[in-house]
Amino acid sequence: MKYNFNEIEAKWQKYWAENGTFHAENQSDKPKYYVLDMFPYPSGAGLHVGHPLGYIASDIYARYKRHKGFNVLHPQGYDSFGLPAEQYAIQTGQHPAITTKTNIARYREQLDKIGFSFDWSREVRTSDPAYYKWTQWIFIELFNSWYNLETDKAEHIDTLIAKFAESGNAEVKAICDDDIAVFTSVEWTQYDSKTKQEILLKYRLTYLAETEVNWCPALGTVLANDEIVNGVSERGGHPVVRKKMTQWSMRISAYAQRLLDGLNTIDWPQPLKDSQTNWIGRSQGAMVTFKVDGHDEKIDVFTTRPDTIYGVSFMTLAPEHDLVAKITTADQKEAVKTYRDATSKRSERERMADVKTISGVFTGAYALHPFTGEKVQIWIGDYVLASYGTGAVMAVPCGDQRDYDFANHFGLEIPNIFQGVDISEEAYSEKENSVIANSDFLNGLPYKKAMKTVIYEMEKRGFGKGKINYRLRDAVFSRQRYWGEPFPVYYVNGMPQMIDVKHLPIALPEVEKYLPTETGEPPLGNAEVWAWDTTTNTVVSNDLIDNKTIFPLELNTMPGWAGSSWYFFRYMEKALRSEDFASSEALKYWENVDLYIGGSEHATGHLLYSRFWVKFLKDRGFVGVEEPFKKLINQGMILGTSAFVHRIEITFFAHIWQEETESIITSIDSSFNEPIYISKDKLDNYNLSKDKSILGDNISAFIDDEISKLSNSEFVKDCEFEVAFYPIHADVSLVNASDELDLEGFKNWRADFKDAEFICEEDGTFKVSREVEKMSKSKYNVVNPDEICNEYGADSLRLFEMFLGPLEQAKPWNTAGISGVFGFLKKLWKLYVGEEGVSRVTDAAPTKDNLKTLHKTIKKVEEDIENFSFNTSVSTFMICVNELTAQKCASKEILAPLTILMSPYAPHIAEELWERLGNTSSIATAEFPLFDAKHLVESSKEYPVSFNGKMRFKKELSLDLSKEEIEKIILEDERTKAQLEGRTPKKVIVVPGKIINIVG
RNA sequence: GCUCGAGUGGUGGAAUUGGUAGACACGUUGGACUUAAAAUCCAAUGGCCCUUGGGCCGUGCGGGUUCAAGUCCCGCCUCGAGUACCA
Repeated sequence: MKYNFNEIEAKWQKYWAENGTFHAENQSDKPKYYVLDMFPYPSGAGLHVGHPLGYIASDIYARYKRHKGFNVLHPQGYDSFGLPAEQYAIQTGQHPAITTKTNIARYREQLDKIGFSFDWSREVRTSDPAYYKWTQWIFIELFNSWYNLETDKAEHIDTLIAKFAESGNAEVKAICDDDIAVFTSVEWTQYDSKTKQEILLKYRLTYLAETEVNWCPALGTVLANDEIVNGVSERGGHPVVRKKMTQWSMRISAYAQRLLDGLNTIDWPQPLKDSQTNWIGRSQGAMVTFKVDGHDEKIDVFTTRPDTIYGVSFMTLAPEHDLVAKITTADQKEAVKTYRDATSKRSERERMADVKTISGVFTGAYALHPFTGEKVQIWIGDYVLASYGTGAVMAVPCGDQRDYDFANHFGLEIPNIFQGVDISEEAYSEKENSVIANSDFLNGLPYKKAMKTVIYEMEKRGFGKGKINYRLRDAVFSRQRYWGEPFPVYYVNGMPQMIDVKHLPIALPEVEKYLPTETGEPPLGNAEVWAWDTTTNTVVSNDLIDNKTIFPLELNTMPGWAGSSWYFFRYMEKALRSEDFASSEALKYWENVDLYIGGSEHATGHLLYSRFWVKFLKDRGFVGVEEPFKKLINQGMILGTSAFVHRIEITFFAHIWQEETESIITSIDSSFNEPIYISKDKLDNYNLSKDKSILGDNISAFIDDEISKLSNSEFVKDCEFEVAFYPIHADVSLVNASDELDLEGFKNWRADFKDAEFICEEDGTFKVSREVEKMSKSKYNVVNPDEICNEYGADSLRLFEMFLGPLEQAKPWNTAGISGVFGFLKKLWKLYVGEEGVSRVTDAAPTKDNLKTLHKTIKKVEEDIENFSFNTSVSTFMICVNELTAQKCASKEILAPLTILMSPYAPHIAEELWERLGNTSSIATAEFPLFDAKHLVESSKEYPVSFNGKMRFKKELSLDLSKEEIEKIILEDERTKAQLEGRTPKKVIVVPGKIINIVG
């Protein structure tokens, strides 16, 4: 009987769904294990073969853990708010909720076909109001929290208010805005409500502030730093400019140190930890205050090298720095204004692209050196970033290359404060080996001592102190989009008010258009029913706004990372979801994710924000864990193999007689009446020989024709042509395994190919060239898993994706090898089921060889799964089945455990064979076979015998022999004598059980 | 520029603490079965030399340590990923 995968797979998928085989229980005697995939955004393109790679790996692990006696939670859901659905809505008017629902249905269908052991009863969708109710709730809790540095955690805002009422804010140690005036308890109680709210906003963990944001005009929204790649938007590649807007921000900077420290407690790939470390960017140094000569103003600078303070010869402010306008002298005003205007027009991208050009302007003002009292010039320059530190630097040209270049460019002084170092060519930025000179009390001190001394001295004299600075900025949390979580916020007198938790969720309103309003408000500005009635606690029509009891609601929505920062907790609860984001019992039982699998592209986005929110939730007592994901694995990207057709363009050049002897060359575009495409091998041939006859009769006749037409002119001396080739993406579904293009399909694909001229190979085929690229709709190289499932089955797909190579490695998709794993499954089937469909399996006692093969396999597969080396266990299975087939094994004692071993990888066939072995319940929780080393014990070993390290022959010897006995036997062997050709060996190395090496 | 990671047959990739390089597949070639195809099965398959036997070379390059190096050390080259005026 044939291995009928279609029937088997449908049967077991139905069985699992009907029996709830993979539903996890929140109470169990078994130990818990939580396996999670990064949930997908349900895009319109459907699932491609890259998605399942990680899902298959985590599914294998989840199934394995069930066999090992764990209570496994393995859920799945959708990150269903996002830009593409909204862009589609803008183009078509289709409500994003509808698009999203359709896409999710398609994803689900595709996922079900692959046979994942997901517990779908716990599914989440971030765009579901029942879900985002709790996202809104977390937002409110963040608003109601501040970060207390004394307890080093977030606390309810009430504890802060109590402190204010008792003793004002002078003694409060908090992470907050840095422009807060000191007030007493008496002043606090006398403030009006609005002032109090304004002050509290500066302490809240989410706050409204005027911030300079990354505005993307093309997308009509603000982007977070991690959503910008090389100065353009990650999605769509649109330019990004800086703009001041009032935005919600998240005070993630409060957690910078804990986010850094936590990295030591989790098992994540080093590169991922490194990029978070980098992103947080901790640097230790000092904050130093410089007075401005003739002003009351002061300039604060952050420096990592306070020890070089005597090397300061000027200061540089960012062009945007607030002080610039105040301190610029009259005669420099014009120059400064011009420079500031010019920089503000330059986009961030331009400023980044052009790091070589040194530019800046003197403000005319001077700062006073805090130690020497000397006057130093204050400059502005765009190498100083407004967004880092204080937006100002003390320039030490001898110790910093940028300051050095700047000083050189503008002819500023470069005093040397390093002992025995030549700075005539470049700055000396080495820290560890530096010794300070020309620096008064710091003279002769090495780096570390100088640092300590100078900070001590600054603190004593009151113009500086030791400080740790982080690159990590507070995260902008507002988006000017429709398709995201609405904020549970309304405005009274311009001050934000939280809607009471019991009225959540605040559902997204309906809008006519998904674009910003004519007045530039976000899309929610189009909503007609979007006001909050504080008497009925409902959303009501905007017409009713009276700012007495009915107020306007917030128009921004939350960013994509809001919903994904806590979803892993939501899966823990399925019964009591409406009452809590997850019950405390569920949270206590499941704790956090034991194994998380997903792409490394989320390193500084999702994976950082999730850690932030979890720490916050822990501080406030809502969850019990400090980190969301204990172990994390990045699966490598599956790349697409794009196909290219090459379009030809022919250009003619005429050498023209001009003024008797002089000739110039003019190019003349002359195009063939239809576009021309050339097959790949033809193109290669042409590039080699430059022979136009390769282009075919039509084209070469056209070229000859054109040349003769041009040459007929009396001005033309002679004529040449040049052929250029432009690659164009062709849909990979139109190309077969031999790189041949389906010409008819291609012509019908797009109108401009319809009547094109195609230069084919001699055999009439048209070949494309191939290149490995990221899999993307726009590159027409997306491959869906459905086709493979239909043709070979889900088990083959699962095995094949694992067989491609190590999980973490990026690899191009190439189906060439799929017949190998398919053949293997057929062979496995044949081991159990005979021609007529009758079981081959018997109760015969297994042979020694049978047992050896089985236990070797158990050992290897178990090790492989524990090491996430899934590709090697597929090979192990192949070897096992090859051996058992050769041994003609039919023993149930061997074949039953083998189905369990196979079950994590190829669950459908395993279930089917398991049933055929007479079992009546699912294989899912069958106990994993126990490895017994006794079956692998050998009495002899085929020793490789090497001469000077080169293996020459093998000899079977008993393992009981001693080193000396082995040496004796081997030296007497005929082949040894032949190798030695009469020489006496200098040395004989015998490693029992391993190798014999003869030197000489 | 800096920080990681990786270079092994025609291809994807194996190789435990240094111990038989190329497992397992794909592809290719030859053969069996078949009217034929598919499916299946068998054999060969790193390169070069050679009559069998066998010999020489071989894990990006150049050195080194060792009885023995894909694996360890030093110096390069190439590719990939991340990051970048961070004071």
